[in-house]
Amino acid sequence: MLPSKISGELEVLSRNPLIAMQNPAIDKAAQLVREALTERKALIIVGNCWVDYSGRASSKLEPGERIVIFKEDGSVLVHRPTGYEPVNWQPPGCLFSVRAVSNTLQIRAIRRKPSESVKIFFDNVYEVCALNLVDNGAFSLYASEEDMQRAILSRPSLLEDGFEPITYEKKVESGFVDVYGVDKTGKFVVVEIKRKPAGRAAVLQLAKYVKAIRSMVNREVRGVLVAPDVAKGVQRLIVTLGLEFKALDPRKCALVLTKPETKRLVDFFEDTG
Amino acid sequence: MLPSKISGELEVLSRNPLIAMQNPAIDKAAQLVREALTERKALIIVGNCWVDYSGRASSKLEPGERIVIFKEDGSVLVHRPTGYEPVNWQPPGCLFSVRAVSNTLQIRAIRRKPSESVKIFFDNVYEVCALNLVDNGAFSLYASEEDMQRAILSRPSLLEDGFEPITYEKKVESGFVDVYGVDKTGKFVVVEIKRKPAGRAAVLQLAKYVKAIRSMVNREVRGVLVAPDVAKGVQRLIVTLGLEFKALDPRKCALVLTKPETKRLVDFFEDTG
DNA sequence: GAGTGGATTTCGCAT
DNA sequence: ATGCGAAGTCCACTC
Repeated sequence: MLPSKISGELEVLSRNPLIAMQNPAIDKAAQLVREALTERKALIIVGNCWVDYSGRASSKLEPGERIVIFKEDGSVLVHRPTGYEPVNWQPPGCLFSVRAVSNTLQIRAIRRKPSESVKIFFDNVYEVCALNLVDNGAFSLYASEEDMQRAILSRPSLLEDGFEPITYEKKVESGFVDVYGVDKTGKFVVVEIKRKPAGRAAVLQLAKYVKAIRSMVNREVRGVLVAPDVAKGVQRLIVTLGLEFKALDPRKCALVLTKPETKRLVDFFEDTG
Repeated sequence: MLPSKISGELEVLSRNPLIAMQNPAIDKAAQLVREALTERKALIIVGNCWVDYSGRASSKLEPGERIVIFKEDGSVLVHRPTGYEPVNWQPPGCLFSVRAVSNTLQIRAIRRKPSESVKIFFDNVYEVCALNLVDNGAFSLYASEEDMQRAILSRPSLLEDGFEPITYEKKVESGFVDVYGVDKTGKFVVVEIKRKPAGRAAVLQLAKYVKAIRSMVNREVRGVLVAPDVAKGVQRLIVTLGLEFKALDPRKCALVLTKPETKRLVDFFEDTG
C-alpha cells in the first residue's frame, strides 16, 4: 500500500487530467473541443470571440478576448476579464455542436425548456484546456448572522426558556434591533446577535438600543448579547453596562433551521454535540 | 497601413496575451500567480484545492479538482466541474496575498464592506494561465417576452390608442392571459404576446383565452396577438378566428422601458427607426 | 452610503 | 412538472 499522497500522484499521472494547447490552429482547436465535449469533459477556451444568445431574451456580444468554460454537466460560461457574473451563459443540460468554418471556431450550445441557444465564435484561440477533473470534496456552509436570527425566532428557547419574540429588526433611532421580545417574567428583552466573538462595538450598540427602548416603554428592559463567544475583556464591559451574554454557536443555529433552510445548512462539525 | 486582421495579429503577438505553465512546481506556480495578481492580469488556475470562506457566512470546501479564476477587477471564482454557479467566490475589489508554504500554494482574497475572506489552497496545480485580455466588445440585450409585457403595461398606446390595461397575467382555465384590458370603446381586449413571429400555437392559445373570457363577461371581447411578425399562413387563421394582429418589435419595447430597465436594454439596432 | 427592485437570475424544496 | 422563496445572491439605480 502506497502512501496516499504518492498513490494520488500516480493516479493523477495515469488519468491525465489535462490536455492543453497553446495558440492552436482553429481546426486543431476544434478537434480538441469536439473531443472534450463528446466525452463530457470540462473545457476551457481562451481567445477572441463573439457571442449570440437567443431564448428567454436575446443578446449580442461584440468581439473581444474572453474566458469560456464548458462543464461536464453541459453548462456554459462566457467570462469577460472583469465582473463576477458571466456575460453570457447556459445552464446545465446543453447539447453542443462544433464547427470550424473559414478559420472560425463555432460552438453552439442549445437546451430545451426553455428553448435557448448560445452561439460562440472564435477567430483566435490562445489556449484550450480539456480537463478530466475529479471533485468529490464536500461543501459545507454554516449559519450567517441572519440565520442565527431566524433560528432564535423559530425556536426562542435557544435564547432562554419562556422567551417570546414580539418582532424583529425593530427600528429604533440609529438602527435596527435584531430580535425583540418578552421574557417569562414579562420584562422586555432586546437581543443583539453576532456570529463571531462579540467585541466592544457590539456591546455598545446593544447598550444604545436598550437605552432607546427604555425611553419608549415603561417597563424593565434587558439587553442580551448573543454570540459564540465574547472577545477578551468585553465580559467586564457587559457586566458594567448591566447587560447579559448568551453563548450561541452559529453552527448550532444551522442545525436548528430544519425547515427550507436545510438545503445549504448541512452538518459541518459533527462533534458539535 | 496594414489590413486590420494582420495588424491585429501583430498586436496580439507583441502583447503576449498568454503566459501558461503546465504541471508547474508549487513555487514556480506561486511566482507566476503573484506576478499576475500584482499586474492585475486575469488568471486561471486548475488544480487540486480546498477553500475556506469567512464573512457574511462561513464555508468550508474539502479538497477536489477545480477551476479557479481571478479577474482584473479583483474578483474570484472557484468553479467545480459542474454547475452554473461558483462554489466559492469573491466579488470585485479584492486584495490578494500569495504564499507557497510546505509545497502548498495559498492564495487569500479579502475585501472590506462587508469584510470577507476567501482562502484557497492548492497542493497540485495542473495549469496556470496568466492572461492579458483586451475586451472592448459591446454587449447588448434586448427585450424578452416579459419585457414586452411590461412595455405595453407602462405605455398602453404601444398596443393602440386608448387601451387601458386592467390587470395582467389574468388567470383563465389552462393558463394566464399576458395582458388584459379595455379599449377606448369599452370592449374587453385579451392580448397574447410573442417575441418571435407568431405561429399557429400562439393564435390557437389566444382564441382559447378569448373564448374563456367571453364565457365570463357579458361584453364584446377582442383578441389581439402582439408579435414582431406572423409565421406564413397564420394571418388567414387569425382572420378566420376573428382575432387581430398587432406588429410590435421587441427591440422597440426595449427602448420604451426607459426607467430602471435602461441598465441592460441598450440601443441594439440603431436602424430600427 | 443605505435602501429598493430586477435577473436570460440560479437553486432547491414543496406541491 | 410547476410554483414558491432564499441567496455569502449580484447588480444597477435612487435617495
